[in-house]
Amino acid sequence: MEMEKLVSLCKRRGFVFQSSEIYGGLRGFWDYGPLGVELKRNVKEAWWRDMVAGHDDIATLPGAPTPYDMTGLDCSIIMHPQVWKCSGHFDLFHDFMVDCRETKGRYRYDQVKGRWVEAKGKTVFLTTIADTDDPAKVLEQRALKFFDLRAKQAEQLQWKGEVVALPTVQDLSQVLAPDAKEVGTLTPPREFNLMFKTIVGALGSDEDAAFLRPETAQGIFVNFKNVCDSSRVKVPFGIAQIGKSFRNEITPKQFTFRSREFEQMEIEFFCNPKQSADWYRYWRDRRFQWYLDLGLSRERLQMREHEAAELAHYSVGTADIEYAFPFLPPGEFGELEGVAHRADFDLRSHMEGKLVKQGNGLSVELGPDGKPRHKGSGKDMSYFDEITREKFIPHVIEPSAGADRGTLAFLCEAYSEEKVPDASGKLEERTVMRFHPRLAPIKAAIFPLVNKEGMPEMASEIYRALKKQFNVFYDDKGAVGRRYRRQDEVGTPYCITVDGQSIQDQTVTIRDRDSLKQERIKVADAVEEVRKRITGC
RNA sequence: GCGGGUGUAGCUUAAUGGUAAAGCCCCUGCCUUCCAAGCAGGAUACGUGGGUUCGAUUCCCAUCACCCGCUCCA
Repeated sequence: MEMEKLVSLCKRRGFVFQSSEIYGGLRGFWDYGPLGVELKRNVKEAWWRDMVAGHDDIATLPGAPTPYDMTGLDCSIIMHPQVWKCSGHFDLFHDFMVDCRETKGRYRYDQVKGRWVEAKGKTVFLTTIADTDDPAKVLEQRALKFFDLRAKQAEQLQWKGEVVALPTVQDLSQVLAPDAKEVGTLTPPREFNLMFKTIVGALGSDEDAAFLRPETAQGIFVNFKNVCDSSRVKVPFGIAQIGKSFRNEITPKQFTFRSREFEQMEIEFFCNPKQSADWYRYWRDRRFQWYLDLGLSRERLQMREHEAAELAHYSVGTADIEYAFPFLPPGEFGELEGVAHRADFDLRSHMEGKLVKQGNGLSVELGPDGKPRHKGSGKDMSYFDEITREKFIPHVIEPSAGADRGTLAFLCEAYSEEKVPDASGKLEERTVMRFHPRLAPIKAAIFPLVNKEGMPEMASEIYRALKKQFNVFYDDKGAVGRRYRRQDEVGTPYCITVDGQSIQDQTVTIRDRDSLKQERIKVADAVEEVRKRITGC
């Protein structure tokens, strides 16, 4: 399938538009049109229904160690700035970068180190980003090459001072960039803010800076105690949240896949550390199956366990659920959802302050003054299990899904073109969106076969009856074949047609989008029939 | 951020330094008894901003957006 065709259909039929299109668009931002909003709502509602509202907290679900509770939350997008300092986002999302005009390389400003050296009457600051114990050695090699000296002429190099970080250098014009051949190719350092900065308050200055959240998860962690204290949930339990998040992606691209404003569906699942590995496996498998159940094909979906080296510093295990999007090269997959075992990192961070890895464990990162670099809330986030009489900081399993990415995957999966015979038996091209009935923006369309002899009256009555429960569409324009095709193109799974016989015996035909088969059903059964077909029971 | 490509109607495409064309879609009417039928009529476009020119959709510059590759991606 060519992505272009899907993008075109999305625009033509009102699934996805470019943001601010009349002003030329805005990179990394997208709007959902009349049908897109229904599709995305259905994705989110399916998730909420399956994970939260419809969760059976009495039974032990297949693969789950024990029964568990699920509850929800809806946090503010802007939170206390300290949240992001303790979570680690503040430090990790703020990078000063320098670009090299010669090599087009881009470097973290603070990771470039170097040393002043003079030879042959020239003084330059040689740099490297090599992460070695002996940067002086690496720099000597560069110096010899730069000044065109042999190894035995090394004494001609007059080093000035020790190896220091690039930010100590005021004037970059005498700096030799890490991979460059000539000096002065580095741009001034530029700040890359991966978090969206904003100002709180009408008179706000920089001191009132706050951030649009880069993930919804932190809102759940900081409310952990509130939920425990107010809802009678017992560990193990999960808190779910759906909401917008914002990241200043350096390169937004690939339709809605990499957007700067996007919506997440996240669960933070809190459990006893002794059972966390089992819960991790449970959530990983459960979330994978969810995508399959809603129609993603097994061939295009994969679970990818992260290698130990790839794991974030706090993570004990992470698996990505990935989809083979058609805009990716063959064999490549894009992340739909990450399921991470985060241990007690998040709750501890908000208790004690920003954590860093130390040996095999985590400890509070200290500033130059020996105090915590980012101080935590000091609130006790530990949990007392009244049955086992254990006190512990719960471990967290985090299934974090992208609502827009999921929606995009369902759009890609649904798109298909096929040949079907027309009235005269000739094969005609048909574009059909094969959405799972739960996700289809329109559940059924109702047509009078022709616009007379009581058919429109009867059809509109059926339409009204269905409309009370489902998003349905009435169409009496043009030939019925055209109306069927129009519905195929937006993925409506069922079309109900009132014909001449309907007036005689109070029956209508119901046509299946995928098989094109028609069945005759009683008008009185229409609502129930549609309900059965959509819910599958 | 760099390099290359592309921007004409809702979509797909044409032509042009001097009135911008077509097909599909859409709307109105007629006709229509099951898979994009027909007839008649209608609406809608040169991404944005400068410059050159008597005149620019066309040439030049900038900008924005999209696509491809590189870079980046907690």
